[in-house]
Amino acid sequence: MEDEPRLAVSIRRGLVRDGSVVELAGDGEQALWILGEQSFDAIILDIMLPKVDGFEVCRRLRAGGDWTPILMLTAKDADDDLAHALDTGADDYLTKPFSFVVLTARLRALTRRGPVERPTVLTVDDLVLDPAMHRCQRGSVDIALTPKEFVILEHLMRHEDRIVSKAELLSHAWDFAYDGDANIVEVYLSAVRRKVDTTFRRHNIRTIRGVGYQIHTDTHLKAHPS
Amino acid sequence: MEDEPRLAVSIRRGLVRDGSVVELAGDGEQALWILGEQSFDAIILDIMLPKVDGFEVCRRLRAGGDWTPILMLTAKDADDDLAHALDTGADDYLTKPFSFVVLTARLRALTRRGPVERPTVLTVDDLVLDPAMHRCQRGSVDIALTPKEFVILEHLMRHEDRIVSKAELLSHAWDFAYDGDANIVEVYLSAVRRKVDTTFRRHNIRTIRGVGYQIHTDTHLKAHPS
DNA sequence: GGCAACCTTCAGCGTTTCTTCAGCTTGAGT
DNA sequence: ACTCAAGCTGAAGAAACGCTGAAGGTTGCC
Repeated sequence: MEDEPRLAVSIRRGLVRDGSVVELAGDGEQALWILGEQSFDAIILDIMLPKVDGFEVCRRLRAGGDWTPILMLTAKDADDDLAHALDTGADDYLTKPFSFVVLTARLRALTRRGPVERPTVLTVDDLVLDPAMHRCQRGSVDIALTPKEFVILEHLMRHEDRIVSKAELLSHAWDFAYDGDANIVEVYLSAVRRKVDTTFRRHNIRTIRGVGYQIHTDTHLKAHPS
Repeated sequence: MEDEPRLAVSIRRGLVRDGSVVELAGDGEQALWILGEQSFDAIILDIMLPKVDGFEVCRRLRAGGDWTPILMLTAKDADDDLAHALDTGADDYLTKPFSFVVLTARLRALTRRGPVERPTVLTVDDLVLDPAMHRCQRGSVDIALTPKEFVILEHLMRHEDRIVSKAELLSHAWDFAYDGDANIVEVYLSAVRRKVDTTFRRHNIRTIRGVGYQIHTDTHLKAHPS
């Protein structure tokens, strides 16, 4: 998917020769349409596309839940573009001019780690938290969390089984040098716990007195399967 | 930890998307402060930081005994910087502009060899104490310990076979210049002993009259296998 | 401006943990 | 075997800790 026909065609020729199947799109709209129809192992996306630019294509794909690895191409050599590319959800970035070998190497790297690492969905028992989608579920039941609650639960779940101190939660979810009481952490934890545990008669969040909190698989489940 | 906010924020976003937890520091001072508060799997450090530059941050961390893997970033492409970075204790070095894939690859490499002493699980016979999880077990039976009890048992187990005096336990588990009676150590030791030994008819904790306490493998087991 | 959602503070409560104390047991030395 | 210091332990009051409902404040949206 490439704005300069000549370059695009060469890339396709090279990839096909290496054994890949390649679809070409002439502009952003066409790209989105094709991507909506089929799925690919990877996407090569030029920033400067007619109609809908590369950033936008990338953004929309990610918003739509498509996590196919994306390699961005640009003519400019600016950190800004790199930043913007990563912001919108690209996985890698290549500055023109580049050698074909580098292109294929990067592609291999992208497809190797593949969409396997993609689903950044945190799971503890049947409790699921998807930071990208800002979504939380217990089983198939949606749980509404406020931003602060979300941050706290996310931090706990990213460190499953580890004990997280109130101070750590405080500095992570609040401004540096927040001078308030640590009680606010308790207040939020209470709310989170009520929403994800108490309501469901579960016990994934544990309090270790004088130490902190810990989220873990509910051992209680086996003992007293209520 | 990065001098250019945009790039830093993007890197964070990318890493978070891949499932990492990231803390950002705006300058060297802030970086050192955060690093003093929490521990991380790896540190990404830009050389050109406000207030305290990357080299200095690196040097101070190492001087302070923090051996977290450090990946240095620089805009310049000078061998001098590389040399300097490695001198001050960095583990790897990346020149801007770099691809995100390379960044994550290097990070993975760094964290894989991770010099962090992870498995700190203390064991004496079938008595297991995991400070990280704040967990204590005899065989497969969980033992609930209060914070003070935990500290005391941990100290004993970290010094298996050594004799630990009451004074040592007192100064280790209590405030400096605690003016109370040493009897309090006896009280706690009694509790610990009851929970980990007496309940299980075992004798790992020994009292050496007039000297202190010692935790060791239960020789009693072979003598009188009750 | 008014409303709703969210954030933050506060105070009261129940529970756990800490500390003290007193009486009892143990063991070394004579 | 006796003595006495050292150590053990149950009980109980005090202190610390964490939980939670309520109230006031802030922010952003209609």
